[in-house]
Amino acid sequence: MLSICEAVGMPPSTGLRARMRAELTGEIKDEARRQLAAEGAPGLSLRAVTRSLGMASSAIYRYFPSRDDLLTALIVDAYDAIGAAAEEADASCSPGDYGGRWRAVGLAIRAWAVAHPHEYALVYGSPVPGYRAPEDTVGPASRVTFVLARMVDEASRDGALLESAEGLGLPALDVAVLDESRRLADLAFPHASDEVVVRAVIAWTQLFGMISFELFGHFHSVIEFVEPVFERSLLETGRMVGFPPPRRGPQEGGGADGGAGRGTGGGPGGADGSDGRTEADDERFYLI
Amino acid sequence: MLSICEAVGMPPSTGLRARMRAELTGEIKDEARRQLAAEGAPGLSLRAVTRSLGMASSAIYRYFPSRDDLLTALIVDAYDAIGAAAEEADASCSPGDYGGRWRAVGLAIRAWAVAHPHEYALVYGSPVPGYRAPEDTVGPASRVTFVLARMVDEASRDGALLESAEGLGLPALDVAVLDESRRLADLAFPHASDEVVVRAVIAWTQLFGMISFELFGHFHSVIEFVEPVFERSLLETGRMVGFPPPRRGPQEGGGADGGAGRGTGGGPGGADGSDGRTEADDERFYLI
DNA sequence: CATCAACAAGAGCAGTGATCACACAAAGGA
DNA sequence: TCCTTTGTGTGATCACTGCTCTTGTTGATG
Repeated sequence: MLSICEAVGMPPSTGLRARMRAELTGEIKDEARRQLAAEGAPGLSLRAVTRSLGMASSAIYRYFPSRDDLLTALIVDAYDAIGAAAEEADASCSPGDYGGRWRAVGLAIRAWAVAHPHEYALVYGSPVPGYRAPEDTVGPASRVTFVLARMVDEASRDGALLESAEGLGLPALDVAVLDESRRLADLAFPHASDEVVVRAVIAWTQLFGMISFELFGHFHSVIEFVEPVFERSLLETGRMVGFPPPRRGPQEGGGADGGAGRGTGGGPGGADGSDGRTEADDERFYLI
Repeated sequence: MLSICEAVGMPPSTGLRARMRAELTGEIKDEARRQLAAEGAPGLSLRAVTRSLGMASSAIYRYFPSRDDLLTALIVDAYDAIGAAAEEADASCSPGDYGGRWRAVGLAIRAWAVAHPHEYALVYGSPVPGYRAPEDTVGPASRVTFVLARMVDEASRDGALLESAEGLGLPALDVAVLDESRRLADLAFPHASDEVVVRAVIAWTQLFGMISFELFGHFHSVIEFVEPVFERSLLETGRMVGFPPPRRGPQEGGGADGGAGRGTGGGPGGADGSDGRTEADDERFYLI
């Protein structure tokens, strides 16, 4: 019964038919992404997508067996885009400038999130119940994480981390925490100490926690212009991890949008330092 | 046309009819909460709720004008429950033990979130597009936030904050950051310094960022037992804010579930220190 | 008692995800 | 070249959703 190119395994890829298929698949994803940006994930309708593409409603199931599969594809793309933005920002820095790299990558991730709020929400917001994340997502998902982890590990390896606050009144790590940090060290931090691994996790969760709070509206009537506060928090968490402060240089924005595929989200208010979000964005993707 | 008790303003409240109304409203919310816990927010169906309650599908609109209104009610309840859990945990501590209070409140918030993952996601996950948060939510929403802010401010007022890491290589606050921290200080931190306000925001976002990462599956294959790491992060962020370390005492759990209404989410694995989440929970509310 | 508002019920509308049988065209071996 | 296989587009159809409208009933209040 099921075949569809050996169950979505794609045929030899060459051939007129395969080209059409790849193209249409891309068009479907593009249109879906457009609707995602306009209405959010719950408002993404397969029928609306096919309607926009001028095809029968049942035709889309030849390309995506279910709505969840379409969402999965969008999730994978979003993860990849965030990862690419982070990697590009990291690469644009002097490798030894760990503080600058942390700052640049953090700013790039936030810039991408602000430019693509619904895709960010799709990935870092509440998971869709009943939808079990397939293995396809874990690879792209770890891309950003790995950029951050590598940064910490390289700094550890080079002895560039300031062991500033260590032993400043805090007790030694609990044995249960040690278990986790050891396992994590084997996974991505071969050179970092246990304390540094734990602090990296803290900085990591703070980074995304702050972005989520901003995009999900929890700063409503708390913080008006998030960017400067966000940048300050990068400084503070960077120091907590032990990074030396960013070197002064021609940074300013640290890779900005990252340029991962789609643009910065529209001209108005783009890089004037205000916030990146337009009024219209606020109108639709708002605050809880 | 529209009346429904002066547009859901409720009548004199007494009277047999009003009692029935209040009771049915509660039953609807309970059943909705049950479905929310089982299927998540997108799976919450008004028709299914009425079906479970043995009433006509159209009857529910007498109580909640739309699906969004039902969700709003659940959101308000969730905010209140989190706020109550945090307040209770805070109250159970010695007022001068700021480190202990920070720890207890953080643990209580996480315990509530782990026990009610879907309600947490409803409130701290991606907002529902097209749904504009009504003013009803901002009051309950600020309840938890205020518990945390008050803690920081009282510690500042009492001079209990260790100015440990201040000036440790970080430049002075940017003027844009100062604007925000000043506005925030007027709002909730009358006694705290600008640096402390900013660090409180960082600790706040880290707290919820870590909980969200845990519940939304971003620790999958990264951290197995989150609780000890979470507790360590409370220690670390507490020190960043300047809290003195928690006093040793009969704490252990720091208010635990908070007891805000519904129970801890089921017996198995409740308080054995493992994690609080059952296998069944993981099966349905999972990882992205 | 009479009146009016709140209520419950059912039919119905437009929309959704998903499945099916059917017709057609490309691909590839005989 | 024919002919089979396979992927593709179509329309009908199902079960379901949120929501509205109309109809009839019942409680509260003058």
